[in-house]
Amino acid sequence: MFNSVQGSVKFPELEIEVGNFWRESGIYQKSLDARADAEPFVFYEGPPTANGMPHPGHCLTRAIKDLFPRYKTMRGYRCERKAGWDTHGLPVEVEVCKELGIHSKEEIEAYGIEPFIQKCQASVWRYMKEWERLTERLGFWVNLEEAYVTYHQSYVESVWWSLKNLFDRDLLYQGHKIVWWWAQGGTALSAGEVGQGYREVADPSVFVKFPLLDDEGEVTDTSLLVWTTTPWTLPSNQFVAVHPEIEYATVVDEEEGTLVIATDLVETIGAKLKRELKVVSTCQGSELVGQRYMPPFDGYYDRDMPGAWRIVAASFVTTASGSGIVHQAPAFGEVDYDLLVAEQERFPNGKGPQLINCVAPNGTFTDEAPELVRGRWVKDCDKDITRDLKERGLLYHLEQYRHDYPFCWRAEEDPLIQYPRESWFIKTTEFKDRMVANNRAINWLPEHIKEGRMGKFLESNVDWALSRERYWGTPLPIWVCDETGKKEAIGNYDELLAKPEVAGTEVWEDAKRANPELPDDLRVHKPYIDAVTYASPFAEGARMQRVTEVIDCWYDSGAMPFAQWGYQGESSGKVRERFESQFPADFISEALDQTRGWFYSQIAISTMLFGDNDNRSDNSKASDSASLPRPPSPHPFRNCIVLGLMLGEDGLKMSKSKGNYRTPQEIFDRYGADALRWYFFANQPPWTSIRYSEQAIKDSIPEFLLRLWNCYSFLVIYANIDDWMPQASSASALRESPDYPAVGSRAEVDRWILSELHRTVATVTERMDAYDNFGACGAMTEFVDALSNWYVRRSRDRFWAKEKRSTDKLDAYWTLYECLLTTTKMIAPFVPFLAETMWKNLAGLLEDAEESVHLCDYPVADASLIDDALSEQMATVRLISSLGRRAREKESLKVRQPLAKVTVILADTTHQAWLEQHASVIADELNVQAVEYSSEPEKYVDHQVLPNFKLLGKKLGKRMPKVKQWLNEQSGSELLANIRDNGEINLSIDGQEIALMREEVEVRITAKEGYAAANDQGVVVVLATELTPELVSEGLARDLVRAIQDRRKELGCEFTDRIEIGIETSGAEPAAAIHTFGDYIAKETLANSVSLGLLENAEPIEVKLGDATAKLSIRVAK
RNA sequence: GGGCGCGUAGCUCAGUUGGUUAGAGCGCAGCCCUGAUAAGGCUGAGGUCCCAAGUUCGAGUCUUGGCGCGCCCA
Repeated sequence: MFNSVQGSVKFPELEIEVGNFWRESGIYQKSLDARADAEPFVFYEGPPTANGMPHPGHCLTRAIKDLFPRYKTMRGYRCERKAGWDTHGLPVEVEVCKELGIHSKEEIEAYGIEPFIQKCQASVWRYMKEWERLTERLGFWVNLEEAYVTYHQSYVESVWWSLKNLFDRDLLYQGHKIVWWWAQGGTALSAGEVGQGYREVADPSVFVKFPLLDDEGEVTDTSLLVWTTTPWTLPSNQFVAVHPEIEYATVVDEEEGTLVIATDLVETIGAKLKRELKVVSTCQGSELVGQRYMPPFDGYYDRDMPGAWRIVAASFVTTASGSGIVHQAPAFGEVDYDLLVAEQERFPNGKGPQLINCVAPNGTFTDEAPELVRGRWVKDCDKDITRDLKERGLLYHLEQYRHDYPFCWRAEEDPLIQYPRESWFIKTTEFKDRMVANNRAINWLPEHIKEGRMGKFLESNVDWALSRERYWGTPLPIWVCDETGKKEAIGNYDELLAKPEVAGTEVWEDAKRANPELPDDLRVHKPYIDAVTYASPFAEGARMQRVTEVIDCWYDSGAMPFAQWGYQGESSGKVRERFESQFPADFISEALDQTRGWFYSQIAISTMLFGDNDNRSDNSKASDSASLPRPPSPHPFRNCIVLGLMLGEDGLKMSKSKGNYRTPQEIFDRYGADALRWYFFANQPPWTSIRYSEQAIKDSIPEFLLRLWNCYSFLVIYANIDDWMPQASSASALRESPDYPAVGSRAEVDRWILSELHRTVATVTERMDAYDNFGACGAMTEFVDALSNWYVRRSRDRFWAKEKRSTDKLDAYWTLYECLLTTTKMIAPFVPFLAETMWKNLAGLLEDAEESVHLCDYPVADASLIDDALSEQMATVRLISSLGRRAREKESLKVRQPLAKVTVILADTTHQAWLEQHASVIADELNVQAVEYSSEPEKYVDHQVLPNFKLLGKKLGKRMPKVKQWLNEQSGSELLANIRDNGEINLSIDGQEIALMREEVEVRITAKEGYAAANDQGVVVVLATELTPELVSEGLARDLVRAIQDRRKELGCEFTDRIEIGIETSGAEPAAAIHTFGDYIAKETLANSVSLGLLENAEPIEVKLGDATAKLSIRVAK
């Protein structure tokens, strides 16, 4: 016996049971053990950060990450799934700052770096429990016990090793980076923080005259009209920029002299001054490039600075505002700075212009600035600077300009400024071509990521700004000689300890002694690591001291392919084996925002460390590079599903404060994890941005889960009634069992559903191998619909047959059982909980059944059971049935009323002979006594012959419309007759003979007026609508059966209870019906007797029979 | 301002290499069936396929230019 299935199923409850079973029986581990020697399928977990609460968007990521590994495991691969956690970075520091109620770096340092990072370390796990619970409840199988953690010493050291490798290859260098700088707080802000602080302000917009110089360096009487919105940067002027392809005009202003401005702006600027500017001559911007001018302040003018104070070309210059000539102060603008770098590159060995910067990091002018502003906060000096320019006759025009400008989000009154900071960079640009090539080899889903977002991003690659002036992160492992400034990289902690005259390790040891609870991993973090110094190899008596920076935490995550194993370049050994056997990944998946995040950091690091470096001018210090793995492209991952972002119920970004989504836990409790998973997998391709919809999650239950459950429950109910069980030893050996009926000898509907089953298995496998879960789910939905709404419905009588061991009944059981068992395996990766519940019951009574469905092999399609013709034929039967119902609907003839016949007309008669043999199915579905295929279709339908555009397009070209028109004008029936007789249609267009073959035309049919008919897809169904007394009588009998069945249910009869029926009716017709169809009624309702008159001890109810009423009394037979 | 993506029914979304009648689910309205039953089926209403121009015998699909939204970067 199967375990009986509860009436109203509660999926969340079943899922909890299944989860317990998995945990207690170690099923995940067993699924790995079973594949111990199998080919690996490598999955990388992109580490989430556990210091925020998980939301439904995380469920999507984790569901997709679970689906493919489960699938591949069942397909025979060994798929280890090592969890990981991203633990470093600014977000963690911000959380801790909030907790402490502090903001600035000064405050952090005043609080103490040591207690601060200890708090950071603890804070990382704030929501760990929620993440773990979510992971398990969602059914995401991943090894949480052996998760990699980015702050662990082995991880940090692995990162250090990779950085040392880069350093030794001269790929790590120091340079300037223009950052958004909070001068008062002395810190740079991340893009996200800057974005939070924008607000609209009015700033001065000034037009200043820069006199041009002649070849001798003498001032001429022509000036460039230069525009800027930041007057305080003028003392640091270094260039002016023009667009090389814009036209510039030399104009005469009667009051101000001769000026150069963009031609397009002559009128605009004239209008501002309310006077006309006379154009003297014009030239291209490119002709101006290289000319020298006199800067507005002379603080640096006496210095030897080749290349400075010249006109340079820049494509970012526009004529949308200003003058078309833009002031450039490279210290205070990123594009300005790039321009300086480009200028410097024109000079050999650093002989080019040095960066001009007369502003100190605290935002005040230095002594290099003009005297009137020295020592003052720059933003306060705009007025004094413009006044000074005015006094010197250089200010041409001043106006106010409203625009968005960023302020510090922690100190609202402090405007940010762009400011150059020393920073460490990785020379990723040197690997651009190899990264691009590597990227091209990756299978991106959706495909447009490859050449689109990721491709474009790589094309515009700039060197990776690696360092961060922060506290909680992987320390940059570079030590500097305090005398010579020479540097070296350290690969791990032991290497550091082995240095000569190491000092400072006691700082950590003391801390540990004071608090033995401290995790040992902290010793490789600030401030402990900063304290460790050693004797410099570069100068006698000098010490080596670590640089102060930590690194960008994206580098941490991008290093996970090797750092998760703590790999440090070993050429052999266990760690190397672990790493190499799990490199590169076959599959990863994250959301779109990771393009510039984890996807990039992985590609960049992997390309630099493990790419083919033959062509690069490598220096031989790269001692261990030679033995590193050199995997073929792509690496470190081959297939990547880029998920869309999930929006809240209102189409906006999900946010806790808006409350536009439900927490995952609530979703699990209400609908269950499978409902959520199925919603993710089946509702849309994973890369579309999806809008969270509680209703859609809810809907996935009846649409798929419950429909399948009903089929399953049906089997269990009747198999138990009939004591049916498969006599099989195991699920994979059904066909070897002694009572397994040969498929060829089973009913057609059995062969059909098995054919559909195997077709579905084939499609699902093919789709899933292409990482298309959406397509796979579509096929499964269709199959479950076919099983439920055709197979089970059509076969119910067979399961209810009296004879318990009739061949037909056994065939039906076997067929349904096999379909359900295979489906259970097929859906297992998608809805693992439901699959497990079904498996336990369906396979549980087989001797050697796998303990869990997740230990099974994925079903393999048996091509020999796929019968495409049968599929088509059955589809036609279903179409005819549905058309018949449509026709009944139109005529208000309910299905319970039998009709004499239907007539079917097919445009394509390929399957007609087969259909004629299966008339009984249609007769039964439509409740008609006969099904006829008309030999004179003209009587019922009009034929229309259309060109088959797809086939004829090439052949006819421009003649198509005329052929279409010609066909339209002919009689469809005659054209058809032509085809029948000659095999083709002949016509003449513009004097050219054209012959149309049968397949080159499409025949459509429509029912003629005056018939109870419906048509679609080349099929017309015509109803015979006359009702004879016999038909009416039979209809009444059916009504009666229906009423009795209802009553049975009301009375709570068991399925198998026998009853007695008594009916009292005044109508002659109902009485006649009872008389004629008494046996039929008794059989359908399991009645021992059907008599006229009411029964004793049975409460009568009134029922409607046609136009008459009757009283019905029923009691269970003793 | 630049890059990428999206725009199809009231809602959520499909729509294969261009093929002439653009689909599904939900919702709404009406009906049917029903011992799988707190399911199931059928029908109907509902569409300027964002707009415009172009290529083509033929455009939801290709091209160009707009408009709107989102993400990333300035």
